[in-house]
Amino acid sequence: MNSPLRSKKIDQTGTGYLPGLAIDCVIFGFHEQQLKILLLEYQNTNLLALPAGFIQEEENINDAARRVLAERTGLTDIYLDQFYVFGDQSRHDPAPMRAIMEAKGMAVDDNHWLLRRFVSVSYYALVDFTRAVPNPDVLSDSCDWYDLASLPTLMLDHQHIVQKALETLRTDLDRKLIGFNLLAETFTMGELQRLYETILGQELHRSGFQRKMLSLGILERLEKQYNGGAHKAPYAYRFVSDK
Amino acid sequence: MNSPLRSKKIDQTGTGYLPGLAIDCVIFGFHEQQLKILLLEYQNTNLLALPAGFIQEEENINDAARRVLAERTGLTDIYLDQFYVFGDQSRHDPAPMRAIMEAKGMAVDDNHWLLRRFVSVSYYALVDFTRAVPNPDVLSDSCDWYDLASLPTLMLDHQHIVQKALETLRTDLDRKLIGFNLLAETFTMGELQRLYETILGQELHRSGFQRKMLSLGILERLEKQYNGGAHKAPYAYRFVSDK
DNA sequence: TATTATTGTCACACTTTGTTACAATAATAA
DNA sequence: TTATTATTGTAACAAAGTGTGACAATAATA
Repeated sequence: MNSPLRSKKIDQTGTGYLPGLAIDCVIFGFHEQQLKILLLEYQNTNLLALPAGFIQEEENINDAARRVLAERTGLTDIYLDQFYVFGDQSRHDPAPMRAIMEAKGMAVDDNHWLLRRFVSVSYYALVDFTRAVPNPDVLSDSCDWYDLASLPTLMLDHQHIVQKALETLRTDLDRKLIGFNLLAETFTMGELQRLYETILGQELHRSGFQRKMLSLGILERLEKQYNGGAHKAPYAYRFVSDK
Repeated sequence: MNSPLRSKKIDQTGTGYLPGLAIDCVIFGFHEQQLKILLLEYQNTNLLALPAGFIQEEENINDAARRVLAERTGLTDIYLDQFYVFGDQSRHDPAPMRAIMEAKGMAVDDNHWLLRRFVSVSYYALVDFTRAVPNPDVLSDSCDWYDLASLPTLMLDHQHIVQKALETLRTDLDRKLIGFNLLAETFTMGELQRLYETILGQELHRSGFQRKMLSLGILERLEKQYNGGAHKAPYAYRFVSDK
């Protein structure tokens, strides 16, 4: 693990990382009809934040984002979308990070690199909730899923970042569905519809939804799947692999 | 003018700017049925590049983008869209910038900040060709419009940046048309259609186009406009101001 | 005065979408 | 065993949206 928030020592200079640039990740999961996102909680501070990381001097920024995702969830080969750069100077507030470091027992210099202004390149990912293993970083004592519908207060402008990620997700849903990873390998049309309804926040007509999904040409129908429900067994589907 | 490429002295440290971060602008203009973009040409180097700039320590990055646009075109209040961050480490190649600086007669230190790796936050804008006044920066001796259809070779990965900007423009055209600034204050339906056809690179049916545009509810019909053509005078339109 | 180019609008077919309906079937209840 | 219930696959129809061509109107030019 090479993230500065994961390595044993957090140095005073940020050596080895691009200065002033951070990556924030909005990691969506889907479970029991609810959208979840992954948040870190910092010890003794009541502060919740998005998983974040920095970019190594010889690292591509998209690779850095994948590394952060892998470190927090153990997941690789996940669709990740760079959706916005948050670069207002008003984002800069050293107080929360100072509180986190002090709660961790670190001696904090006013000039510590973690207290300076950062521009955040933000990404969102949609992961299979059942396969992700939340994994806190070295500054936080928990990493867990939170319901998007009842989101607690977040650090800095992270609420705003989540909001923008959700808007992007809704807009891009059709176009990017095939790359997403919110469902298991195979799924039923009903499961797909409930995913859509949850993400879009509205109910959809069953008949029209099925027709639309099939017309996208990205679904492959498999044999029927007996799922123990008191009804006709639905077909199973998976996304077609050949682009 | 506060851009480092505009100020008289270009110091050795980049003091006052966020390190390692640059802004590249793809500025589209529309003229005589062709999409144009604004490029800088550097003295004695044959190098063409997108207008670029850096971010002041106390400046919002979106403001920095607007500043770069204003410095190169004189235009303010223009729609500007942040469309991607180019952050691959492979972008880094100090050779062209070194050639530019040497051609300008500058003594170039291997460690000069302009030769280091930059992450580029890229924006695109669509401006009224007739109102923009191209204005070269201090390192280049010309700033002019080039046909997008026959684009010359550009510096570094700027070709790639232009390509991505164009894709974003085509995808977002309907949703962002009202904010764009490619046409004069008032225009005819035919002018709007030719703009669409040029951007999308395909012909559209006149009747359907008019119906679709009117159904968007963003056009306000004004009195007929005698334009000297050998035909019926078309209505003039403008975009409705009240959102 | 006729011709030409473009415009505004309508008409019609065709496609897509919204909605309802109905038969099929797997578990459960009676 | 049989009825009931929940959900599924699909068909049917209406409503809305699109693609395409036709036609009259009109401003400049021949």
